Amino acid sequence: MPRPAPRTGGARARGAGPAQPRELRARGRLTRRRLLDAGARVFATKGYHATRVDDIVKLARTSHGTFYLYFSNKEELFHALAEEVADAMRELAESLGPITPGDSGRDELRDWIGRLSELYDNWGAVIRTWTEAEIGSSEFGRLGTDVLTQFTRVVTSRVAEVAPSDIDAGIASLALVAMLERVHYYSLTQQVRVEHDAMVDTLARVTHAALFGPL
Amino acid sequence: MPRPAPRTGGARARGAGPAQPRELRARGRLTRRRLLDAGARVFATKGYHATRVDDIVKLARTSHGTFYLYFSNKEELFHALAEEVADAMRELAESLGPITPGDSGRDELRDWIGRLSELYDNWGAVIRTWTEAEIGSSEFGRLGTDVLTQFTRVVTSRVAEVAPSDIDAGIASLALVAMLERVHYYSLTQQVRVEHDAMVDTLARVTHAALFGPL
Amino acid sequence: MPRPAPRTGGARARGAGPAQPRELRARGRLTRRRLLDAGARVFATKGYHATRVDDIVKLARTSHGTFYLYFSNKEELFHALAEEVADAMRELAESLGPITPGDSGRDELRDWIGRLSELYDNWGAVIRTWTEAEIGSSEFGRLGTDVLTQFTRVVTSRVAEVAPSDIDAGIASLALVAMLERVHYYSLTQQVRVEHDAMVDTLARVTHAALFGPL
Amino acid sequence: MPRPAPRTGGARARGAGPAQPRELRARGRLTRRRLLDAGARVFATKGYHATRVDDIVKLARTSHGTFYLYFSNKEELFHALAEEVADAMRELAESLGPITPGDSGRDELRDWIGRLSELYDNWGAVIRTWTEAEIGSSEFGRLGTDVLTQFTRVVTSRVAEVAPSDIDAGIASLALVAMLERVHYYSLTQQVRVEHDAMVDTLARVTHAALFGPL
DNA sequence: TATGAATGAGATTTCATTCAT
DNA sequence: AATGAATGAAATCTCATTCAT
Repeated sequence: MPRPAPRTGGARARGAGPAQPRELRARGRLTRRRLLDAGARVFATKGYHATRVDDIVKLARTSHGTFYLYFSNKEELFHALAEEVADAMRELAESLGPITPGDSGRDELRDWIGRLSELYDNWGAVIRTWTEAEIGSSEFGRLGTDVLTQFTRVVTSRVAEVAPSDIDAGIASLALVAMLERVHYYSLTQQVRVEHDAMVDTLARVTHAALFGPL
Repeated sequence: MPRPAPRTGGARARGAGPAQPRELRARGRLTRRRLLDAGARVFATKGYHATRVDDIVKLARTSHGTFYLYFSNKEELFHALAEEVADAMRELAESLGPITPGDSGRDELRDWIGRLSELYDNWGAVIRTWTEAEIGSSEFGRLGTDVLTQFTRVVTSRVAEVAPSDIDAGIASLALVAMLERVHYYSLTQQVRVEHDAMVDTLARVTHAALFGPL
Repeated sequence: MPRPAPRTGGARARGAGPAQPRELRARGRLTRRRLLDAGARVFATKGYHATRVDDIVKLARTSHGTFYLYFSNKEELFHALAEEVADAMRELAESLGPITPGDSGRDELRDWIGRLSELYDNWGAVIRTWTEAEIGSSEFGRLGTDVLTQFTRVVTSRVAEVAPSDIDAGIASLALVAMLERVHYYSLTQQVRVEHDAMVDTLARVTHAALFGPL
Repeated sequence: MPRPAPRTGGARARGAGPAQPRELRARGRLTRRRLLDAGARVFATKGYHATRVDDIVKLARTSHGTFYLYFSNKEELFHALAEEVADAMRELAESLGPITPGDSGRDELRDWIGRLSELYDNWGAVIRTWTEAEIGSSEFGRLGTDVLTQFTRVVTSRVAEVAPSDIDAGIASLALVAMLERVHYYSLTQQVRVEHDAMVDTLARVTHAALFGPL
């Protein structure tokens, strides 16, 4: 049956030959894209660890040899996917405006959370894998932490403007971000079944209430 | 001294043999416990996938053969650990009393969150693995979901008693549980560094505020 | 799945400690017998190679330790069973009287083949295993060959008395013995379904006809 | 040069992967053939159970990995060999013409038995293994029984044309086939030493005599 | 005399990665 | 730019046999 076999810390892949960002012609770019998309789908279905390079190349209708022309290993392909998501997340973070009391403030918050939801809808496969992955190189931890930090930093600055003084804005923001992230994750993995709009709405209400009290 | 041993094809059922909860004598129970503890430690250090049965038996100062006398594979050992945690979590969930407004209500909430924190301190290794694991059999998903559901149900009943009527108590409770879980996870994996008491205090304040508004 | 692992010729079991024909008390004899019977049944069911010592001791309701008190390994237990059968076979061989033409001769032949059939009925399990076994030590081959040789020798002497001179009595006898053995084996393993009495009768007729022509 | 490789749990179906009759290029076909031939030789030398995949790949001068590219396990390789033999046997069976009394009939019978002998000479290794094998999946039993049945059916139809009416042609044919098979097996495994031509001749005489009486 | 527990060699199998074409 | 074939390290798991009680 299974037969794990990591590469624990120590001996890392040789960063061997291929996959240096060569200049790609149109055909090459297409193949690379096919591999990325196939990867995303397989990761989503079977999870990172259970995914075999073979699964990816089969879905992408190409060969092992070709895979290693574009990525030096499975981890690198995943990394490429993760970077795409990280960019989208950073962008979303930046788009959070000031949070204000009252209905309109809550509505703006709901909009933002709605956009966060969309992002999960689009990239859920990768996010899920990322969150679960337990991937060898600690670079992933770093990437994840980076995004989390950046995300929290923006939220903190907004929260600090309005939060009651007895609350630690940094921790509180972290808590709110954690909440948003985790609920979406639960929803994504169908560990709970919640109606989408009600979820977004409730998240906005709870978050808003935590800062200004129930309306 | 022991000695190799012939072997002989024949169709054997998979996973046959070990792991049927045989009756164990004192010595056997001890060995089993040693394996469980060793497993918990290795999982915590290297993560589930990177953990080799070899690592576990070495730490438990026993042999491969012995391992398979007690568990039919790594997954089953992990499952045994997870059940122990699940029990502790269910117990904790049940211990949540009514949530009341005002300082005393918030203090009680803080106590409960404090106990949740302790549970994470004690079982963090397993919880972390559990959350990250991406383990084959879907039983894990189910176990996790069960605990989550039970946890949320208790919280929901408490929240429903006091939450403003415009909030969906079920989703809101899920959100709060998600927040508590994830912040502890971040803290556990050191993706963020927060002072422990401040964390518990802030979580209590945010949660309380979400229900009754800032004091 | 399977995981054969012979002990090809070379490294033979150490003929280790136990199993020297110690003097046995009543209780010991009983245990030994239980193991032999259990062995016969398991061999019959799963075949020699697929049989685990564990299967035998479980059926005999005793323990591994006990097994090795009486037999130094699985092969030795089988050998003990095989000897019992070999004795019965030798005895049967001796009981073959002169073969005569005519109805009465054929009837006597049928009686003898009937006794051979009975022997297969009683010991089929062991015989089957023996025939199939492919067991490590060549002693088995020898035992089998011995019995075969002895069997054929008796038959040859009877055949030589009556066979037409243009036939090699030795080979012809071997052929007849082979026929008797193999048909019973097919019947035992249910590779063919034949009515028992018809089988014995036909075998007698064919054998008799081969010597004297059809009546 | 190749290089180890991570591994990663995940629930994989058993026996998945190889052995689906992929389309093979010339090189692949050659390798597969090399494995089959090596298998036949090792089986013949050590017997099925004592044969290690390692023995086969060494003889075929290839690697474990390659083996599993072509066969999902030892049993499947053997099965492929057995099918080849089964085909040859079926063909031989079909080639049996009517059996006639008199010298010429006996000569034709001898020719046919001679061809059977040749078949044993060429495929003895596999046949021997097959007969002895005691292999897990009952498919082998079935394959063996199929061939036996087909073989016997053809012989039966020939025997029925000429056999005395008091003999059950079906059983008699089975007996004759059993005789032919077993004598060759004894000879093959050198449990008896008989001169080849004398053996074929005697078998033809005995068989012919059983039907028409000694000449 | 009996037994539960322990051992560990060694067999099978997987799959990331490389190579020759 | 693409690919089928090959590699082999490393992991899992089995089970005959021994040991301590």
